Amino acid sequence: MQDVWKEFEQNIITHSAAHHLTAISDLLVQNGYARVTDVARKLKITRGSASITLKTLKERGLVMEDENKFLKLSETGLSITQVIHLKRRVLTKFFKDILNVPEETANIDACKIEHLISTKTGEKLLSFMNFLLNDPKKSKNLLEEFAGFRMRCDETESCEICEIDCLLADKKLIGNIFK
Amino acid sequence: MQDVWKEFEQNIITHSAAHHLTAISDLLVQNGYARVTDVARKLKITRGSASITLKTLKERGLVMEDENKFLKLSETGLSITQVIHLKRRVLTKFFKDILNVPEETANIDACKIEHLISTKTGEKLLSFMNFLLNDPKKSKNLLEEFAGFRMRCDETESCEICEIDCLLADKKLIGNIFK
DNA sequence: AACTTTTGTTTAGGTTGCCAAACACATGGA
DNA sequence: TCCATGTGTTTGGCAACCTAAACAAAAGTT
Repeated sequence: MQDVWKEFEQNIITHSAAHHLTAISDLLVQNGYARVTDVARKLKITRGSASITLKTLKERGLVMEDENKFLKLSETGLSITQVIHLKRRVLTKFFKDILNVPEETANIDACKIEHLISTKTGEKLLSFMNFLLNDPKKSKNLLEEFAGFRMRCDETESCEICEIDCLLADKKLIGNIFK
Repeated sequence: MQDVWKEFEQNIITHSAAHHLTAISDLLVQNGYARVTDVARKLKITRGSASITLKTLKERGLVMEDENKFLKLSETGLSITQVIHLKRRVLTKFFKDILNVPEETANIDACKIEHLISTKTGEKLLSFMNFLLNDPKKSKNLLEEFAGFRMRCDETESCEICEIDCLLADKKLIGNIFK
């Protein structure tokens, strides 16, 4: 447990790199091309900054540039980008449609996490959602039940339900600290 | 969606700071005291590095030091640490007990995410787990059903179940890129 | 052709956070 | 008392990323 924390820095892709890659991908779809300036504009950073970060991504073989300075993703770059995109979709959908988190919060959380979550966990979460949403009737039922449960739960001070029940008592405390 | 990505840097607590705080908390419980050296040893970083990071945490009013250089958490520091700890517990339990992710992976993922996930999402996830694990019989049933579903799902090439079905087809691709 | 704008790069500066190494101090033997 | 060990801080380096600002080159305008 103590040794695990340094894994954070060992990610293949940093948050910044992930967004440079997805920016290129999005721009290619939306505009048909992607240049340094376009990426910078999309990410709202300076051209200088984008230029340098993209240079390292080129050196790492994730981004390629043709003779006219048009950027595209290498095969590896594309794969990584797709995986991150899939993870974001799964996370966002889970937060929004299952947990009923407000859209804006769901988007922010998914964005922060998408490049960090393991593929194993991403896959399991996907399976789980397929399982839950499998049968439209069943899923509608489940979500409604959950909504009812949440309502009752939010009213009570604490909940002696499962072994993590004690956390609920801290709810008020939690809410005041993080935005 | 494009504007959200900079939120990442705007966290109150960085990954590193979170672990310095929890290290102090753990050490206080385990040893009864926490000094710079103890934190450094626990986190496997140099004393110099811990010294500097802890200095900024002191300046931010999250960590306090008595006349004998013994560290403790301020009230705010303690609250933040508790919240992060709660989030980690909820996430780990969800990954491990619901999604059936291997323990090591669950720990790593929770560790990477704990300081990033919003309290809103954390709370909803907690409610959801309370809901699912509410009734022991029901939950046992649900988890077994899910296990069966997963098995059937893993065998097929794709799954035309919900709107995110297309992701499953990419499973092989996903597995090869991220460790 | 001359001027303006756009583009990509580079340089200098700032921040966070790591390491290695040097220091200053204190404490605990021998 | 002298020396070894442990502790906390500081310094110089490095890496990732950001900004601001200066430039050269290309492209568009009049």
